[in-house]
Parts: sequence; structure tokens; C-alpha cells
Amino acid sequence: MKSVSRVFKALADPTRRQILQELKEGELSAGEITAKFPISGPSISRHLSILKGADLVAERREGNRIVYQLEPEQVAGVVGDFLSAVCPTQVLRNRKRKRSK
Amino acid sequence: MKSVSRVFKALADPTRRQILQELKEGELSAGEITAKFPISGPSISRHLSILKGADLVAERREGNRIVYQLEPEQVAGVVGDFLSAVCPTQVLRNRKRKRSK
DNA sequence: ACACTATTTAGCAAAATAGCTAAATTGCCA
DNA sequence: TGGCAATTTAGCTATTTTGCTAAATAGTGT
Repeated sequence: MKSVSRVFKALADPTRRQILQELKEGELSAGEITAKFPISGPSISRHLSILKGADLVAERREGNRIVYQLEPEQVAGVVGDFLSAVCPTQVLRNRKRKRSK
Repeated sequence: MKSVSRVFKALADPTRRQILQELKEGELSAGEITAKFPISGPSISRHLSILKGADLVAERREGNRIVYQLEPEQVAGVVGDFLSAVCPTQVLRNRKRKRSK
């Protein structure tokens, strides 16, 4: 599958998006991530492997545990490229000024 | 479903992302969009209704046809907010300088 | 080697997704 | 009203996704 598709499919799930947000605060082990969600360890493990497959996170083993870390450049790169491809420059530039609906 | 989830689910499909890119060039009727893809009219219609449900496109009837139009502010708004929530400011700022891998 | 912890892999069931064809809808025009 | 074109809705099938529990794997310490 193409990289962009892997990324957007990974981002389609709310649990996975929230995992990324948790990882923004700093790296976390699989168990620590599991503790933050109401679903089982194996399910979280699968979500992590999908995020890893999209290169949205990196993992490293640390003794007994596996520690996950956000890859913000992949997130910003792929998603940002898509935004540039779809939204006129002006919309992107003015975004912050707009009031939420 | 929550708005953010609707948007990211809509963006998870490559055909739908490409429809948005086609609409960046200007509005198109359902039939004109269908002509650009190798899948059936009803399938495109379904994709359009998902994009519409996420407010990524707007539609209006024009005589016999239904014309679709990109809503770039919804795209930039929802996706941009997510990027801000996940990526450190520095990564977002430096994005353009990075070389593609 | 054994036990213990952390995590992933396997295998299953339910729900969602995307494609198709056929039928219904909507609007235009004679 | 009848017919035609454009589009959507319905109903179906195959595939994918997400959750679960149970079993396997990997590392640590005794």
C-alpha cells in the first residue's frame, strides 16, 4: 500500500489519533499506553503496529518493555503535503484567524 | 459520529482524497467526477455523500445535474487542528525545508 | 532451568467498507 | 403526459477492521 494511504488509514481511527496525542507529551511503553484506554492490551498492540507501519511512531525495546515515540515529521510531512495539494494557499495561511463554527 | 472522525474516515479512502484534489481545480458535477475514475457512478455517488457528510464538499443542484464544490476551510480546519494537537510547533514551522526521504 | 512481567501473535466474531447491478428519483423538454 | 439524462438509493457480496481471549515470545532475575 502507498505511504499516504497507510497514514490516512492509520489516522482514521480515533483511538490511534489519541495515542499520537498522548505520545506528543513524551514516549510511553505499550503498557503505559494500554493503561490510558478502555480496551485490551492486544488491541492496543495492534493499533501500535498500524501506527508503526505508517511510520507515525517509532519503537525501541528497553529491557522488558517496548517504548513508543511519536514521529512528528512523518505526521506533518504526509498530512501537510495533502493539505497543500487540496487547499488553496490562502486558506492555509488564514486558518488561525478564523473563528470556530 | 464526531466531526473529526467523520473527516478522517472520509480522508482514509484514496478515491475520496483524489476527488478532493480534482475539486481543487474547480467545481464538477457528479457525472464529470465519475468520468475521471474507473469505478461505477453509484460508487462515486456514495463517496460524494461521505465527503458531504464530513462537510468536505458542498453540493448544489444545477438543472439536471448536481454540482460539487470543495470546502477547503473544513479540510484545513479539522486537519490543521489535528496537526497542531500532535506536532510540536517547530516541526510544523520547519516542514518546507525538509527534504523528502 | 523456572518463574514472572511485558508485549505480541493467532484465531475468531461482529461490524463497517467499498464495489457492483437494478430500481427509484429528479429535472428538462417535446 | 411521456421520454430521456443525471444522479441517488436499495440490496447484495466480498473484504477489511476492530474488538475479544488464549497462546506464544522475549527479557529479567533466581
